[in-house]
Amino acid sequence: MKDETAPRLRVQRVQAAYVQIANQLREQIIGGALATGTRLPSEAELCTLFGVSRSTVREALRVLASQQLIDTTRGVAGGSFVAAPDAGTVAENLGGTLGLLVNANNLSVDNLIEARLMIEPPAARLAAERAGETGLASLRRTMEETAQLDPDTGFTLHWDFHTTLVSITGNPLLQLMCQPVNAVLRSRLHRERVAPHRWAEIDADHERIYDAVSAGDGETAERLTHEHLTALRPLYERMA
Amino acid sequence: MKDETAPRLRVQRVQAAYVQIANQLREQIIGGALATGTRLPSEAELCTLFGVSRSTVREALRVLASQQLIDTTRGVAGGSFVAAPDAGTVAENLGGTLGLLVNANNLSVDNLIEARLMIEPPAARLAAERAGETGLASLRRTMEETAQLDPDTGFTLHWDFHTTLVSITGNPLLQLMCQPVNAVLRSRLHRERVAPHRWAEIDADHERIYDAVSAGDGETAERLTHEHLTALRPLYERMA
DNA sequence: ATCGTCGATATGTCTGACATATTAACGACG
DNA sequence: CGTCGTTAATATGTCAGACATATCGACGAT
Repeated sequence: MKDETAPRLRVQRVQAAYVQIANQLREQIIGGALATGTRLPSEAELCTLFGVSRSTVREALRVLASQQLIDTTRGVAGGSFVAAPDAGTVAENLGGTLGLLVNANNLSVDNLIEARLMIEPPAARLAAERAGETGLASLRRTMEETAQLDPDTGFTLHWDFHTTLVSITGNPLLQLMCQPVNAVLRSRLHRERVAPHRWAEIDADHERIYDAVSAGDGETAERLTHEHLTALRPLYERMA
Repeated sequence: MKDETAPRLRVQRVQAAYVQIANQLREQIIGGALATGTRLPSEAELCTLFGVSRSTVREALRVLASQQLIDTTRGVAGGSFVAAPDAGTVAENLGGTLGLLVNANNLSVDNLIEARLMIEPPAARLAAERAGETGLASLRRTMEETAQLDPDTGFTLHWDFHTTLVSITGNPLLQLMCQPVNAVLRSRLHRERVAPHRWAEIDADHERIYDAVSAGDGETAERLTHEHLTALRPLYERMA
């Protein structure tokens, strides 16, 4: 019997006050009206500004804080400050959310792999074209560390190669996209099921990619990365 | 002079109660202990469960709600329900965050354009290979609507073409990546500065891309999309 | 059987108070 | 004169209780 009530028009339902306040403040922040680091008015001031109680203001602030838009500290010099988000924390958050999407079956591991296969190879090409001394050094370091450590500890370090490779592009957005995807995939890979000799192959692949990058050969770096990821694909696919 | 205060050790600072509560509940939700759709205890019950006041519980709930982990409704049948996060809302949030990163100069418009240029063309190829009747229809619709409306209203619709194109790939993750990037770019494009004849060119480009997609010609779709985005590039680059 | 009303229950908001963290200013002491 | 505790001011964090309001099931009148 919702046919009577639901379908007609969308009534202009009044939103909760804290939602409206959060939206207004967010608009100011995102729109650039408030530079990063700027201090918002104190909770008491916001109360009088918006004409609401402190509870309402605080709930609005919690919303913004959990979206990384503000940082709140206590004390006399405290308050809510427009956050200076860095790509790293954003990437972490995004990773958690992606994991949730996968859990809810709104996103499949295949989707992740496909996107990875689409982005990382071109990123490797860019990295090869732009790699400087320091970038190459840190990339080499990830391989050396991986080689030294035992497979168990070195496990998570294998991903550092990919993360570092993408960071060499100098484009934080690419990092922002690759890192969460890799984080989810890493958590979805049961390492016990990976035969030991696989790790040697992976290391060899990394080595060849590194060579291409350090030689500035973008074409080869892209191709090798694509092959590498394709070879890795079967390690994930059996999962739901 | 932070050398004195900062570097020593990370003290085990007691977190605010609402943060702890939010974390515990989040763990339950993400860990799968609470299936999507499940109803959390009422605020009053959570108060007694955690031994805190309602304000504290509510602030924790606001945190979770703004992370799309729960949906809250009023009334006798209301409460907080574990949400089924969808890629769309995640993309919206991400768009806001990206805008902030750009404001903070941790991300440049060039970075956005580069990533877009890297992802959308291959996505167009995928779309061409996978497009079905309904997908093609909705893609055609975005073009028709754009043509009918005056430039002002049609302004935002131009982006719908790209959004729809990516959605045809059937990979929500690609949508999740492209949509926020396009949202930020859209807000950073001053339409007054775009000469009117540009819109005609853009429409023509879209038309050709559509033809390639509907013909299932992924190769051409990818190339045309790349050219299209490259042609668009100058419209953004003059901005800080 | 249908429609309107009422009541139960949940979230939304307000008020006012106290707790606590943080820092700046001050003053005592070496 | 500089250094180190102490204090006071101010901001957020938490609590308690109350009332407002949305929502829906159930009851009752028509």
